[in-house]
Amino acid sequence: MRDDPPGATPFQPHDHSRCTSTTLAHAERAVAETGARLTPVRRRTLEILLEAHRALGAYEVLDRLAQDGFGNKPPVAYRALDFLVDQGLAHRISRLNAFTACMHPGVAHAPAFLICRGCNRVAEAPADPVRTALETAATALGFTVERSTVEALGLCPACHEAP
Amino acid sequence: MRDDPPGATPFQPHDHSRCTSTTLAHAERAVAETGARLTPVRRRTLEILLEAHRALGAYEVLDRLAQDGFGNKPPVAYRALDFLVDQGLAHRISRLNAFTACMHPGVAHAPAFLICRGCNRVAEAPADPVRTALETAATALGFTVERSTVEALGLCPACHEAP
DNA sequence: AGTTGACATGATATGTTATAACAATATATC
DNA sequence: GATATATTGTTATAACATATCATGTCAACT
Repeated sequence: MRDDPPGATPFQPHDHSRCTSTTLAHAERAVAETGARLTPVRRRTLEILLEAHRALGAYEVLDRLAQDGFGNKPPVAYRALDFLVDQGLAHRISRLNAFTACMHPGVAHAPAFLICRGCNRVAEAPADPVRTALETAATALGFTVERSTVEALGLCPACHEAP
Repeated sequence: MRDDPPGATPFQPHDHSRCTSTTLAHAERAVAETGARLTPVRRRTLEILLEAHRALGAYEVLDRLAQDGFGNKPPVAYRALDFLVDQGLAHRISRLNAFTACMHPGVAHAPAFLICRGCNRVAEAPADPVRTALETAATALGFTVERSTVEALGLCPACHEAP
Protein backbone atom coordinates (compact mmCIF):
# COMPACT_ATOMS: atom_id res chain seq x y z
CA MET A 1 0.00 0.00 0.00
CA ARG A 2 1.18 3.43 -0.77
CA ASP A 3 -0.18 6.92 -0.43
CA ASP A 4 -1.39 8.78 -3.42
CA PRO A 5 0.92 11.63 -4.20
CA PRO A 6 -0.60 15.04 -3.71
CA GLY A 7 -2.28 16.11 -6.92
CA ALA A 8 -3.01 12.53 -7.90
CA THR A 9 -5.42 12.21 -10.76
CA PRO A 10 -7.19 9.22 -12.28
CA PHE A 11 -4.53 9.40 -14.97
CA GLN A 12 -1.87 8.29 -12.52
CA PRO A 13 -1.70 4.89 -10.92
CA HIS A 14 -3.11 4.87 -7.44
CA ASP A 15 -4.66 2.67 -4.84
CA HIS A 16 -8.19 2.55 -6.08
CA SER A 17 -10.00 0.83 -3.25
CA ARG A 18 -8.39 3.28 -0.89
CA CYS A 19 -9.46 6.40 -2.76
CA THR A 20 -12.95 4.92 -2.89
CA SER A 21 -13.25 4.20 0.80
CA THR A 22 -11.74 7.55 1.77
CA THR A 23 -14.22 9.38 -0.40
CA LEU A 24 -17.16 7.39 0.92
CA ALA A 25 -16.14 8.07 4.49
CA HIS A 26 -15.94 11.75 3.74
CA ALA A 27 -19.29 11.67 2.00
CA GLU A 28 -21.06 10.23 5.05
CA ARG A 29 -19.83 13.07 7.18
CA ALA A 30 -20.31 15.86 4.65
CA VAL A 31 -23.85 14.87 3.85
CA ALA A 32 -24.81 14.53 7.51
CA GLU A 33 -23.58 18.04 8.16
CA THR A 34 -26.04 19.49 5.69
CA GLY A 35 -28.89 17.57 7.31
CA ALA A 36 -29.32 15.35 4.29
CA ARG A 37 -29.03 11.57 4.29
CA LEU A 38 -26.77 9.26 2.32
CA THR A 39 -29.40 6.62 1.72
CA PRO A 40 -28.63 3.19 0.20
CA VAL A 41 -29.39 4.19 -3.41
CA ARG A 42 -27.37 7.35 -3.07
CA ARG A 43 -24.48 5.62 -1.43
CA ARG A 44 -24.45 2.85 -3.99
CA THR A 45 -24.64 5.40 -6.80
CA LEU A 46 -21.57 7.14 -5.46
CA GLU A 47 -19.78 3.80 -5.16
CA ILE A 48 -20.64 3.00 -8.75
CA LEU A 49 -19.16 6.28 -9.92
CA LEU A 50 -16.08 5.77 -7.79
CA GLU A 51 -15.55 2.24 -9.07
CA ALA A 52 -15.81 3.41 -12.67
CA HIS A 53 -13.42 6.28 -12.32
CA ARG A 54 -14.68 7.63 -15.54
CA ALA A 55 -17.83 9.43 -16.60
CA LEU A 56 -20.89 7.19 -16.64
CA GLY A 57 -24.16 7.93 -18.36
CA ALA A 58 -27.25 7.94 -16.16
CA TYR A 59 -28.45 4.76 -17.82
CA GLU A 60 -25.19 2.94 -17.17
CA VAL A 61 -25.57 3.86 -13.52
CA LEU A 62 -29.19 2.79 -13.63
CA ASP A 63 -28.31 -0.66 -14.98
CA ARG A 64 -25.95 -1.28 -12.12
CA LEU A 65 -28.40 0.01 -9.54
CA ALA A 66 -31.03 -2.32 -10.96
CA GLN A 67 -28.62 -5.26 -10.74
CA ASP A 68 -28.25 -4.45 -7.06
CA GLY A 69 -31.97 -4.58 -6.50
CA PHE A 70 -32.83 -0.90 -6.70
CA GLY A 71 -35.45 0.50 -9.04
CA ASN A 72 -34.80 0.27 -12.75
CA LYS A 73 -36.62 3.37 -13.94
CA PRO A 74 -34.71 6.48 -15.05
CA PRO A 75 -35.82 8.75 -12.19
CA VAL A 76 -34.09 6.44 -9.72
CA ALA A 77 -30.71 7.15 -11.25
CA TYR A 78 -31.34 10.79 -12.04
CA ARG A 79 -32.51 11.59 -8.53
CA ALA A 80 -29.50 9.96 -6.93
CA LEU A 81 -27.12 11.61 -9.38
CA ASP A 82 -28.71 15.02 -8.92
CA PHE A 83 -28.44 14.61 -5.18
CA LEU A 84 -24.73 13.82 -5.40
CA VAL A 85 -24.13 16.75 -7.69
CA ASP A 86 -26.01 19.07 -5.31
CA GLN A 87 -23.90 17.80 -2.44
CA GLY A 88 -20.69 18.36 -4.38
CA LEU A 89 -19.92 14.65 -4.37
CA ALA A 90 -20.22 14.24 -8.11
CA HIS A 91 -19.93 16.34 -11.23
CA ARG A 92 -21.88 16.44 -14.42
CA ILE A 93 -19.77 16.44 -17.57
CA SER A 94 -21.81 18.45 -19.99
CA ARG A 95 -19.89 17.40 -23.06
CA LEU A 96 -20.56 13.74 -22.36
CA ASN A 97 -24.00 13.99 -20.80
CA ALA A 98 -22.47 11.90 -18.05
CA PHE A 99 -21.41 11.97 -14.41
CA THR A 100 -18.22 11.39 -12.41
CA ALA A 101 -17.46 11.14 -8.73
CA CYS A 102 -15.79 14.22 -7.37
CA MET A 103 -12.16 13.53 -6.57
CA HIS A 104 -11.77 16.45 -4.21
CA PRO A 105 -14.92 16.54 -2.16
CA GLY A 106 -15.05 19.08 0.60
CA VAL A 107 -12.50 21.35 -0.95
CA ALA A 108 -14.26 24.34 -2.45
CA HIS A 109 -13.59 24.01 -6.11
CA ALA A 110 -14.98 24.64 -9.55
CA PRO A 111 -12.62 22.48 -11.53
CA ALA A 112 -11.83 22.21 -15.19
CA PHE A 113 -12.48 18.71 -16.46
CA LEU A 114 -9.89 16.95 -18.57
CA ILE A 115 -11.55 14.24 -20.63
CA CYS A 116 -9.22 11.68 -22.18
CA ARG A 117 -10.54 10.46 -25.50
CA GLY A 118 -8.23 7.45 -25.26
CA CYS A 119 -9.31 5.87 -21.99
CA ASN A 120 -12.42 7.96 -21.30
CA ARG A 121 -11.19 8.86 -17.87
CA VAL A 122 -11.91 12.28 -16.47
CA ALA A 123 -9.62 14.29 -14.23
CA GLU A 124 -10.28 17.51 -12.38
CA ALA A 125 -7.73 20.26 -12.83
CA PRO A 126 -7.45 23.33 -10.64
CA ALA A 127 -9.20 26.06 -12.55
CA ASP A 128 -9.02 29.22 -10.50
CA PRO A 129 -6.94 31.08 -13.09
CA VAL A 130 -9.29 29.84 -15.79
CA ARG A 131 -12.32 31.16 -13.93
CA THR A 132 -10.60 34.45 -13.34
CA ALA A 133 -9.82 34.86 -17.02
CA LEU A 134 -13.41 33.99 -17.89
CA GLU A 135 -14.75 36.51 -15.37
CA THR A 136 -12.58 39.18 -16.88
CA ALA A 137 -13.72 38.47 -20.42
CA ALA A 138 -17.37 38.40 -19.36
CA THR A 139 -17.18 41.56 -17.29
CA ALA A 140 -15.74 43.41 -20.26
CA LEU A 141 -19.05 42.73 -22.04
CA GLY A 142 -21.17 43.64 -19.04
CA PHE A 143 -22.06 40.02 -18.43
CA THR A 144 -22.39 38.59 -14.94
CA VAL A 145 -21.23 35.00 -14.64
CA GLU A 146 -23.23 32.82 -12.28
CA ARG A 147 -22.11 29.33 -13.22
CA SER A 148 -19.58 28.12 -15.71
CA THR A 149 -18.44 25.01 -17.48
CA VAL A 150 -14.85 24.35 -18.46
CA GLU A 151 -14.10 21.06 -20.16
CA ALA A 152 -11.17 19.94 -22.27
CA LEU A 153 -11.03 16.95 -24.58
CA GLY A 154 -7.63 15.46 -25.33
CA LEU A 155 -5.14 12.82 -24.32
CA CYS A 156 -3.92 11.87 -20.88
CA PRO A 157 -0.24 11.05 -20.32
CA ALA A 158 -0.72 7.28 -20.58
CA CYS A 159 -2.79 7.40 -23.76
CA HIS A 160 -0.40 9.88 -25.26
CA GLU A 161 2.41 7.36 -25.08
CA ALA A 162 0.40 4.34 -26.18
CA PRO A 163 -2.27 5.42 -28.65
CA MET B 1 -28.37 52.32 -41.11
CA ARG B 2 -25.43 52.30 -38.84
CA ASP B 3 -22.34 50.20 -38.40
CA ASP B 4 -22.08 47.80 -35.56
CA PRO B 5 -19.45 48.96 -33.13
CA PRO B 6 -16.42 46.73 -32.97
CA GLY B 7 -17.01 44.07 -30.37
CA ALA B 8 -20.74 44.13 -30.89
CA THR B 9 -22.56 41.25 -29.30
CA PRO B 10 -26.13 40.04 -29.58
CA PHE B 11 -26.61 41.73 -26.22
CA GLN B 12 -26.26 45.12 -27.82
CA PRO B 13 -28.67 46.63 -30.32
CA HIS B 14 -27.51 46.22 -33.89
CA ASP B 15 -28.72 46.09 -37.45
CA HIS B 16 -29.85 42.54 -37.65
CA SER B 17 -30.58 42.06 -41.32
CA ARG B 18 -27.20 43.52 -42.07
CA CYS B 19 -25.27 41.20 -39.77
CA THR B 20 -27.15 38.33 -41.35
CA SER B 21 -26.37 39.20 -44.94
CA THR B 22 -22.75 39.96 -44.17
CA THR B 23 -22.31 36.61 -42.51
CA LEU B 24 -24.02 34.75 -45.33
CA ALA B 25 -21.84 36.43 -47.91
CA HIS B 26 -18.80 35.48 -45.96
CA ALA B 27 -20.03 31.92 -45.59
CA GLU B 28 -20.38 31.44 -49.34
CA ARG B 29 -16.77 32.39 -49.85
CA ALA B 30 -15.33 30.57 -46.87
CA VAL B 31 -17.05 27.31 -47.69
CA ALA B 32 -16.03 27.47 -51.36
CA GLU B 33 -12.42 27.86 -50.34
CA THR B 34 -12.46 24.55 -48.51
CA GLY B 35 -13.95 22.80 -51.54
CA ALA B 36 -17.24 22.21 -49.76
CA ARG B 37 -20.61 23.48 -50.91
CA LEU B 38 -23.15 25.67 -49.19
CA THR B 39 -26.17 23.77 -50.44
CA PRO B 40 -29.77 24.98 -49.99
CA VAL B 41 -30.42 23.08 -46.73
CA ARG B 42 -27.13 24.21 -45.29
CA ARG B 43 -27.63 27.78 -46.34
CA ARG B 44 -31.15 27.85 -45.01
CA THR B 45 -30.00 26.29 -41.74
CA LEU B 46 -27.45 29.03 -41.31
CA GLU B 47 -30.09 31.66 -42.09
CA ILE B 48 -32.38 30.13 -39.48
CA LEU B 49 -29.66 30.37 -36.85
CA LEU B 50 -28.82 33.91 -37.85
CA GLU B 51 -32.46 34.98 -37.74
CA ALA B 52 -32.87 33.54 -34.27
CA HIS B 53 -29.80 35.11 -32.78
CA ARG B 54 -30.04 32.73 -29.94
CA ALA B 55 -29.28 29.07 -29.49
CA LEU B 56 -31.77 26.82 -31.25
CA GLY B 57 -32.26 23.13 -30.58
CA ALA B 58 -31.82 20.80 -33.54
CA TYR B 59 -35.53 20.08 -33.56
CA GLU B 60 -36.44 23.76 -33.65
CA VAL B 61 -34.21 24.11 -36.67
CA LEU B 62 -35.74 20.99 -38.14
CA ASP B 63 -39.28 22.37 -37.83
CA ARG B 64 -38.36 25.45 -39.78
CA LEU B 65 -36.51 23.48 -42.42
CA ALA B 66 -39.56 21.27 -42.84
CA GLN B 67 -41.79 24.35 -43.21
CA ASP B 68 -39.53 25.43 -46.05
CA GLY B 69 -39.96 22.15 -47.87
CA PHE B 70 -36.83 20.34 -46.72
CA GLY B 71 -36.86 16.94 -45.07
CA ASN B 72 -38.48 16.65 -41.68
CA LYS B 73 -36.38 13.86 -40.19
CA PRO B 74 -33.75 14.51 -37.51
CA PRO B 75 -30.70 13.65 -39.63
CA VAL B 76 -31.57 16.47 -42.01
CA ALA B 77 -31.06 19.04 -39.28
CA TYR B 78 -28.16 17.32 -37.58
CA ARG B 79 -26.20 16.95 -40.79
CA ALA B 80 -26.62 20.56 -41.75
CA LEU B 81 -25.75 21.71 -38.24
CA ASP B 82 -22.70 19.46 -38.04
CA PHE B 83 -21.56 20.78 -41.37
CA LEU B 84 -21.83 24.37 -40.22
CA VAL B 85 -19.98 23.58 -37.01
CA ASP B 86 -17.21 21.84 -38.96
CA GLN B 87 -16.92 24.87 -41.20
CA GLY B 88 -16.71 27.21 -38.23
CA LEU B 89 -19.96 28.89 -39.21
CA ALA B 90 -21.88 27.76 -36.17
CA HIS B 91 -21.17 26.66 -32.64
CA ARG B 92 -22.64 23.97 -30.48
CA ILE B 93 -23.58 25.10 -27.00
CA SER B 94 -23.03 22.02 -24.95
CA ARG B 95 -24.87 23.25 -21.91
CA LEU B 96 -28.04 23.87 -23.91
CA ASN B 97 -27.76 21.03 -26.40
CA ALA B 98 -28.30 23.73 -28.97
CA PHE B 99 -26.64 25.64 -31.78
CA THR B 100 -25.89 29.26 -32.64
CA ALA B 101 -24.54 30.98 -35.71
CA CYS B 102 -20.96 32.06 -35.32
CA MET B 103 -20.74 35.82 -34.97
CA HIS B 104 -17.11 36.06 -35.97
CA PRO B 105 -16.68 33.66 -38.85
CA GLY B 106 -13.34 33.63 -40.52
CA VAL B 107 -11.52 34.99 -37.56
CA ALA B 108 -9.64 32.17 -35.89
CA HIS B 109 -11.25 31.85 -32.55
CA ALA B 110 -12.26 29.46 -29.84
CA PRO B 111 -14.60 31.69 -27.94
CA ALA B 112 -16.12 31.48 -24.52
CA PHE B 113 -19.90 31.47 -24.69
CA LEU B 114 -21.90 33.75 -22.46
CA ILE B 115 -25.41 32.39 -22.07
CA CYS B 116 -27.98 34.81 -20.68
CA ARG B 117 -30.58 33.02 -18.61
CA GLY B 118 -32.84 36.07 -18.92
CA CYS B 119 -33.19 36.41 -22.68
CA ASN B 120 -31.56 33.15 -23.76
CA ARG B 121 -29.20 34.95 -26.07
CA VAL B 122 -25.66 33.72 -26.48
CA ALA B 123 -22.62 35.92 -27.02
CA GLU B 124 -19.09 34.96 -27.89
CA ALA B 125 -16.40 36.45 -25.72
CA PRO B 126 -12.71 36.51 -26.61
CA ALA B 127 -11.21 33.63 -24.73
CA ASP B 128 -7.52 33.53 -25.52
CA PRO B 129 -6.48 34.16 -21.91
CA VAL B 130 -9.00 31.56 -20.80
CA ARG B 131 -7.56 28.96 -23.17
CA THR B 132 -4.07 29.80 -22.07
CA ALA B 133 -4.96 29.29 -18.43
CA LEU B 134 -6.64 26.01 -19.29
CA GLU B 135 -3.62 24.84 -21.28
CA THR B 136 -1.39 25.62 -18.35
CA ALA B 137 -3.52 23.69 -15.90
CA ALA B 138 -3.77 20.72 -18.25
CA THR B 139 -0.09 20.65 -19.09
CA ALA B 140 0.77 20.53 -15.41
CA LEU B 141 -1.02 17.17 -15.31
CA GLY B 142 0.55 15.93 -18.52
CA PHE B 143 -2.71 16.29 -20.40
CA THR B 144 -2.79 17.46 -24.00
CA VAL B 145 -5.82 19.59 -24.85
CA GLU B 146 -7.27 19.11 -28.31
CA ARG B 147 -10.66 20.80 -28.03
CA SER B 148 -12.27 22.66 -25.20
CA THR B 149 -15.57 24.00 -24.09
CA VAL B 150 -15.93 27.18 -22.08
CA GLU B 151 -19.44 28.30 -21.29
CA ALA B 152 -20.79 30.71 -18.72
CA LEU B 153 -24.36 31.03 -17.57
CA GLY B 154 -25.47 34.35 -16.16
CA LEU B 155 -27.09 37.65 -16.98
CA CYS B 156 -26.45 39.98 -19.87
CA PRO B 157 -26.39 43.75 -19.31
CA ALA B 158 -29.98 44.27 -20.42
CA CYS B 159 -31.45 41.49 -18.32
CA HIS B 160 -29.38 42.58 -15.39
CA GLU B 161 -31.16 45.91 -15.34
CA ALA B 162 -34.65 44.59 -16.00
CA PRO B 163 -35.03 41.14 -14.48
C1' DA C 1 -48.77 5.52 20.80
C1' DG C 2 -50.72 8.29 17.21
C1' DT C 3 -50.57 12.28 14.07
C1' DT C 4 -48.30 15.16 11.17
C1' DG C 5 -45.13 16.75 7.81
C1' DA C 6 -40.98 16.34 5.23
C1' DC C 7 -38.31 13.59 2.62
C1' DA C 8 -37.46 9.59 -0.23
C1' DT C 9 -38.56 5.94 -3.40
C1' DG C 10 -41.21 3.47 -6.95
C1' DA C 11 -43.89 3.22 -11.21
C1' DT C 12 -46.04 5.00 -15.37
C1' DA C 13 -45.81 7.70 -19.03
C1' DT C 14 -43.92 10.79 -22.02
C1' DG C 15 -40.81 14.19 -23.91
C1' DT C 16 -36.32 15.46 -25.88
C1' DT C 17 -31.93 14.83 -28.14
C1' DA C 18 -29.05 12.07 -31.28
C1' DT C 19 -27.33 8.43 -34.49
C1' DA C 20 -26.97 4.07 -37.37
C1' DA C 21 -28.01 2.16 -41.64
C1' DC C 22 -29.58 2.14 -46.11
C1' DA C 23 -31.86 4.06 -50.43
C1' DA C 24 -32.26 7.60 -53.76
C1' DT C 25 -30.55 11.58 -56.06
C1' DA C 26 -27.56 15.15 -57.49
C1' DT C 27 -22.79 16.77 -58.89
C1' DA C 28 -18.22 16.57 -60.50
C1' DT C 29 -14.65 14.27 -63.29
C1' DC C 30 -12.93 11.54 -66.62
C1' DG D 1 -22.35 9.23 -70.71
C1' DA D 2 -19.97 6.22 -67.27
C1' DT D 3 -18.16 6.29 -62.95
C1' DA D 4 -17.14 7.96 -58.48
C1' DT D 5 -18.33 11.02 -54.73
C1' DA D 6 -21.08 13.92 -52.01
C1' DT D 7 -25.52 15.00 -50.50
C1' DT D 8 -30.17 14.32 -49.19
C1' DG D 9 -34.06 11.53 -47.73
C1' DT D 10 -36.23 7.81 -44.90
C1' DT D 11 -36.73 4.32 -41.50
C1' DA D 12 -35.87 2.90 -37.25
C1' DT D 13 -34.03 3.13 -32.84
C1' DA D 14 -30.79 4.53 -29.22
C1' DA D 15 -29.70 7.59 -25.56
C1' DC D 16 -30.85 11.17 -22.38
C1' DA D 17 -34.27 13.45 -19.27
C1' DT D 18 -38.48 14.88 -16.71
C1' DA D 19 -43.50 15.35 -15.11
C1' DT D 20 -46.74 13.23 -12.24
C1' DC D 21 -48.81 10.56 -8.92
C1' DA D 22 -48.74 6.74 -5.58
C1' DT D 23 -46.41 4.63 -1.74
C1' DG D 24 -43.28 4.21 1.94
C1' DT D 25 -40.12 5.85 5.77
C1' DC D 26 -38.60 8.55 9.40
C1' DA D 27 -38.30 12.13 12.89
C1' DA D 28 -40.68 15.53 15.78
C1' DC D 29 -44.34 16.73 18.41
C1' DT D 30 -48.65 16.11 21.30
